[in-house]
Amino acid sequence: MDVFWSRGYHGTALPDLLRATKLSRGSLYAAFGDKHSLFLRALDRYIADALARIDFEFDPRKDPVDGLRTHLAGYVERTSGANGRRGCLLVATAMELAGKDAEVCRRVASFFKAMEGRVADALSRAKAAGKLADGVEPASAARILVCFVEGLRVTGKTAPARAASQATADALLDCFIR
Amino acid sequence: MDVFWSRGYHGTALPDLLRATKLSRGSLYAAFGDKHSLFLRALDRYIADALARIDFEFDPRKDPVDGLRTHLAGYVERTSGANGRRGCLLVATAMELAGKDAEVCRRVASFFKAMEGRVADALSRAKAAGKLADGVEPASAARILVCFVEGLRVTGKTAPARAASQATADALLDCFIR
DNA sequence: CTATATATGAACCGATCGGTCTTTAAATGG
DNA sequence: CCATTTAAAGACCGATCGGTTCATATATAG
Repeated sequence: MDVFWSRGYHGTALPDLLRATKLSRGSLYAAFGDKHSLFLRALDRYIADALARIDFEFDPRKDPVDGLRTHLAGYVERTSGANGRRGCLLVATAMELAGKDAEVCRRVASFFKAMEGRVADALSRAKAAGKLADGVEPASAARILVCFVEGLRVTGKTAPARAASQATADALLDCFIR
Repeated sequence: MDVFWSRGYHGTALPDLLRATKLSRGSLYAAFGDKHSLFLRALDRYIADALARIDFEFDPRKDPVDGLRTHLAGYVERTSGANGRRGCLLVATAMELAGKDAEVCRRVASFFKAMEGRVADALSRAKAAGKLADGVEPASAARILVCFVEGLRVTGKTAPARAASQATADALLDCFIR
């Protein structure tokens, strides 16, 4: 997964994968089939990890507003400095392959939908607790937040300062939180 | 430019470029040097086009709020349906190369900076005209808007419906406009 | 200890990569 | 009309691509 993460699909050559998996060429093909299948596996794992993290952040037993703050702080951390430069396998894959590869597109779309749903849930709970500003629609705000954090991943490739990104994220959340 | 746009840097092979430029192999190398140089040229043109469009949208003689609406509507148009699936050369390049290629990173970073500056200017003018909601900082809101539209380019790769993206953009702008 | 199944590394495959170079055709100047 | 320059076409280069095959070790079962 790491090697696709840092080099992209086309940018990753078989030798890179052999080095990363410590497998021989034959064994790798026996275990995973071709490069594309292995890539889909890596992408699936990346998505599962991301959703698990989100589920943890938005655990219904915790304060949804705290969850949103943690969620955004995590993205800020991952999109600033050296972490930002490393980028995001999902966003890179979306840009590189989603337009041409149906299998990839399905996964990317379902991830964004799942993520948006979880953020909307958290916002709904915040709204029920009276913590949202007037007139804020959870579904709409969730779409905004998802676009925003994915945009962070893009601008993060230029390794911006953590503090600036954090302030920006705070300012956006302040639009929604009472 | 178009061929890099739709296939990415690694995904574009010399024959693709020859077909697109209607040049022979020799002539292409005589004219542009190597593939990387040609790519930088294409990226520069893409950036120049984007900045020219932004300058037009945010023309100081026009209403800055109208400019912001037009700006966002343009991004909505370019990130929904088939247009969205096509993607954005700049964002794709940022994800594919900005982390490893200093020349590319410079260009990407300076584009984001320039774009953010122009959006901030428009917001400042809107603020001076009393059209911004209370407490909205132009610089901060500009960063939010840039991240948001770049995030639209990412989610746009799954070809979402125009109406949904437009509603989301409207909702975000409503956070800032009085 | 021997026979068999398993897994490994490396040779090998045709195709294609980015890049060069030579040959041929076209255009230009006298 | 010929000579010279310019540019186009494509053969060609070594390297590397993703993928397969095979010969050889290693381990396991009897």
